[in-house]
Amino acid sequence: MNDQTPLSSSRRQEILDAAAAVFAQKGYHGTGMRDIAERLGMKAGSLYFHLASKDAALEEVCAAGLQSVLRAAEHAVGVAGDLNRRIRALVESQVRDLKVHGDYISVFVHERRQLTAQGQKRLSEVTRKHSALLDRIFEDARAKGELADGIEPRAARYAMVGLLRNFTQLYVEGPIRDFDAVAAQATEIFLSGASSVRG
Amino acid sequence: MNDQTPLSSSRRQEILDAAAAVFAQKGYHGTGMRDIAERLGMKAGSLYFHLASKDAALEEVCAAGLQSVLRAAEHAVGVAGDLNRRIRALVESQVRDLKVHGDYISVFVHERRQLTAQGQKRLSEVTRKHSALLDRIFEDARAKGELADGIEPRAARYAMVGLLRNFTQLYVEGPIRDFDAVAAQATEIFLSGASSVRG
DNA sequence: CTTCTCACCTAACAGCTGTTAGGTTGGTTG
DNA sequence: CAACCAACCTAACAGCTGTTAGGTGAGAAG
Repeated sequence: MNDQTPLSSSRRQEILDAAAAVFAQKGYHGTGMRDIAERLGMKAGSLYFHLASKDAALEEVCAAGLQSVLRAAEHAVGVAGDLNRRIRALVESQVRDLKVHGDYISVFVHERRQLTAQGQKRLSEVTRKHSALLDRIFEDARAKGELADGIEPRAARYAMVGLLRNFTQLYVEGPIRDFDAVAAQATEIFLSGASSVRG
Repeated sequence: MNDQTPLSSSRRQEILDAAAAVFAQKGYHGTGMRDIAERLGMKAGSLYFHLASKDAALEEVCAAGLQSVLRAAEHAVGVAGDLNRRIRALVESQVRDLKVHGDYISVFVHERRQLTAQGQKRLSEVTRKHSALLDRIFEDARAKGELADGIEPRAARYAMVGLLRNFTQLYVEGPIRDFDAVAAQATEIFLSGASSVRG
């Protein structure tokens, strides 16, 4: 048996990095422990010196990805200014993190359903926190009249989460021409719309 | 050996329906042939009277999902009117299909990466067609001055695809309160923006 | 009644899966 | 020197995987 977080074993971090990379590329069930080990020049059995199980590895990778997403949202609510500024800060922060912890975020987004019920439950507290932060942004905006007519905060949140998920997808599907420009324009579409025709 | 498309064997359709349902719920690699068979009251080996392989089943389910997505886009470009009307038609058509062929579309969206390289190649012609249709919508709009300033058709297409993918995600993650209202508001956000503050 | 075909089943295959118990290093400490 | 420890390896396990060969029964065709 080993601790869930042996507190800054750097080897352990390397292993989680490798797990995140392979999970992101081949999916959780498509990945074998031997795939993860091979990427580290190890044998599969040796992983269990650092990890309790394959499932625990997925949960830890997901938790790290979720933390990254949460930090971006926390940063955004801390930004002073109107809705536009806050949303741009949110996207910018998230996109920056995507380039550093992309595999973790991608695994959290795409593979979290493969967790056991208990694993999902353990993450759900943090996801609720994340939802609450986004809701606060849009409810603040509505209170100040910055939210477009007919848009409920909850619907705006769903659209925003979808936008961020879309960035994650574009990131993992392989490099796209001018990723930053596409991301910026998608953000402007979210804020101001793709149509110049009113109604 | 069996044909790739024995032309309207209804039993075969039932089997593909079952495969799509289980693939959508548990993922391709998370699904066993025995899972699919069990849902039909059959044994795993019997599936091979109708299917060439598990992989072929995935490809066929993906192809059907893609066809549904393509039809929605074809319908949208056939609609007369400005960008707003065409986009609303696209979303409405896609959401309607989602409720009928949701599993197929979900599998196409989420599991197509698990196909072999040849399988993906076989689908790519249709996906290019789909991209071209969406591009045409946004390029038409730009030519008529209906596309917002600073938005390239390609970026608009990525955002649109992301929006549709988001609907798929919301659909499979389990019923959401007021799905139709959320979808409608997300569409209005895409067209007119979530912010009432200009700039 | 015989023959044929469709749709299914049984039983098994080789290979892969996550996981474990116990052994082997190389470096540090007493 | 001896003892110890972290970090790995080897070999194997029980169970599951997709897939196949050959058998079975029902119903249609002649």
